[in-house]
Amino acid sequence: MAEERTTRRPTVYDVAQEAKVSIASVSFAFRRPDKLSDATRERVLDAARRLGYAPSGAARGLARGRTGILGLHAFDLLLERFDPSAQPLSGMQAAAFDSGGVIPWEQTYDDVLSDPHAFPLYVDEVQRGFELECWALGRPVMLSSGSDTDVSVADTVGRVDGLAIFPSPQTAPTLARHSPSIPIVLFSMAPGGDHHHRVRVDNGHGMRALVTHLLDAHGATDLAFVGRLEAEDAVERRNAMQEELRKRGIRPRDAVLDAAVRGPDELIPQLRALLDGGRMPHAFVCATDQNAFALLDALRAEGVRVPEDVIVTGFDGTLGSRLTTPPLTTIRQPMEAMGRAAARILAGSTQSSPPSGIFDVVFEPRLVIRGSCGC
Amino acid sequence: MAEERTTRRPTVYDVAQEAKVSIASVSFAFRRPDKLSDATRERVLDAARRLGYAPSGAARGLARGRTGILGLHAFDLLLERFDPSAQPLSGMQAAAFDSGGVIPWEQTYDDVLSDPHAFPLYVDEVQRGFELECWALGRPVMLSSGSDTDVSVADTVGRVDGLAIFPSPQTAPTLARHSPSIPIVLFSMAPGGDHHHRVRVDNGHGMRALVTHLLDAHGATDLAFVGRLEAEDAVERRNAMQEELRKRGIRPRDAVLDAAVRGPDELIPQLRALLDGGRMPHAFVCATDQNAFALLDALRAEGVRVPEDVIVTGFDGTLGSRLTTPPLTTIRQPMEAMGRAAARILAGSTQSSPPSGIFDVVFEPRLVIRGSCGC
DNA sequence: TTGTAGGCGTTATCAG
DNA sequence: CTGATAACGCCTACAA
Repeated sequence: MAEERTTRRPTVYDVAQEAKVSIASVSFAFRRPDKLSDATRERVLDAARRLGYAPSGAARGLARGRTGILGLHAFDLLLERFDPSAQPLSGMQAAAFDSGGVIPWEQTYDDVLSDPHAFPLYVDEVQRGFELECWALGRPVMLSSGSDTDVSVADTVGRVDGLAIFPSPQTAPTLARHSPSIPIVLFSMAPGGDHHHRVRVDNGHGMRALVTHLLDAHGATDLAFVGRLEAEDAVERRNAMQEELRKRGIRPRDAVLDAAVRGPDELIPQLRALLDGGRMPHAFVCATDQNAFALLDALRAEGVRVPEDVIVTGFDGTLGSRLTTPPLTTIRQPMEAMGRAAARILAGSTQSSPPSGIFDVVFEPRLVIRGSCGC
Repeated sequence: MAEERTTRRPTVYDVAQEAKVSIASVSFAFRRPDKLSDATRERVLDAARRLGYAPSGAARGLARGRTGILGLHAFDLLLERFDPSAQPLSGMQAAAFDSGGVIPWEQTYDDVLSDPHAFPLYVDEVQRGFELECWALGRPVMLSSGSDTDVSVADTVGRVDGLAIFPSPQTAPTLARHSPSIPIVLFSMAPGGDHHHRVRVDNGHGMRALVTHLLDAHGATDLAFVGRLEAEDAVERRNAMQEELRKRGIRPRDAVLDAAVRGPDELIPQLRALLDGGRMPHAFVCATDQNAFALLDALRAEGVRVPEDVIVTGFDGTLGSRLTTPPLTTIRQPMEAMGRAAARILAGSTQSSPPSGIFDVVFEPRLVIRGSCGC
């Protein structure tokens, strides 16, 4: 075993010594190849290869004043969609993990976790767009998560040249402090008084198209909104729905079915109340596809048929919305394009940073008609 | 407009001045809260908040000797699955991107890009497991990509404490140089003479289960393998297939249908040759789900019915394999668990770094029987 | 409990 | 074209 776990990484000094040049030449060999004679450059690169030298990103970042990395931050909030009890590896590590044996299928909990209604979701598709664009731009991406406390956010801010965020409602003020030092993009936030960039969809546009379809094609006038009105998006969508109904001379319901993202449990009692009171609407208009998934489960549990007894619609157009029975009529956001747009904005404002104003990129969503509305 | 794009980020010095303490106290306020009086700590934290201070990850990384980040690297190879001509934003930026208008749906090319056969793929599900585990561990993730040239890899190595990789065949030697300085995990690579960690599945196990099913339940003895034998995985799977057939006294075909990941085009001529020669097998056993997707398309184009005329099977068990018509009989890898395992290994070897030997974690895959085999 | 000073590995600015 | 040398921002003994 000629192995020696050096642990210590080789540095420019090691390479310089090995190649018998100064450390400046080593640096040049990588960053300014043209400012070096072919001979020395080759000698340096060769020495570097021999030693397994990898330039320290930290040191470079320090010296240059920027890391070159673009960040995407998700708040714990968004992670709640995962069942915390499903920790596939917590029990596993004790087992064959160390011993070199084969880990049996049962210990992977794979059956439990593979669920198209849990992945890929809205955020996943946006994230993918962000990654693809960063790859195209040749920039590494840093994914981080944490609470929206100052320290957690600051920690992320300190590592990247620009940051895209799925914001929680309380987030904006915390972020505002960092806005002068690095560019920040907020996904799906209505315009505000801050100086952040924004990438979002025209919720009103999408909702109007949906309501119009429900009214004109299905004669559905009594629409019930399903969602949690904490998120700005949900509020915008609901308001647009009400507004369009009023414009058609219809007085909208005030009540909203409150639904978090977790499952059908919280919806069932609310559903029963409607059923018992003979107050079932013509259609349930959900704030998100996930809300619709939960609602479909709840309706099935209560023996209500979709779309025969009631219409259900979603919002987002995630992959999962194609896989429900019946497939979901929904409003699709161009998620990948949104992620790409965010990456573009950040990469642009960072490069030589022409402040060039604040971006507010608004995409047009699209009504996708499937079976759940009766079409 | 009281705005001032300082551009310069506040540092410990700024905070120290603002709070009227030394820079050490500022550092302590964040890293060693206990070594400071409550009063000063509050004062410092307050000043930091006021200034929008974010500790520089680069500086900290330099001082500490490690960045705290775990990396996941994908080679360009893997990106080829995306159609390079589909650059949704390349044309878009000129348009409403800057002007503040709404970007029309057509310009997002969303219809073209939303394809469950392109996302999420095998790598995407593994990546997700990696991310989830890193989040659970409170560690940021760095995603990078690039060719397998020394410089590209070194660049990534220099930014992380540990690196997980989907390796291309030529990769191992390049990586070997860095193995002494940081822990490296290879996905889906057969054991080799290097010192990398490995996370993989038991390909033989899976393939034996599949061949057994095809023989016993469907009497299919003439199996044709479909895939590209460049990837180690594909070779292992094919060998296992041949071996199992021989064990049953059946002489396997030598010929392999060569298939890259792109589409049905390259398969159609090979298919025609079989059809014309009357050499159609009982079943096509594909090296990956993606190969199977392409093959299904090719068969459809040629008017061959599945499973009536011929059986088709996949390997991986991606989400897309549920969505084909007919749904694909395939062998599922516990992808999320594999990603999590890699993260665990890296986080573990980095912390206080007990070298503790090299991990070779092997998962058991599972035969998933669906319609494409005639069941 | 708080302040001082040296070092982490690069980059960049100068001389030579 | 090459070689010293001073930042870069933070961490951490060590001193006060």
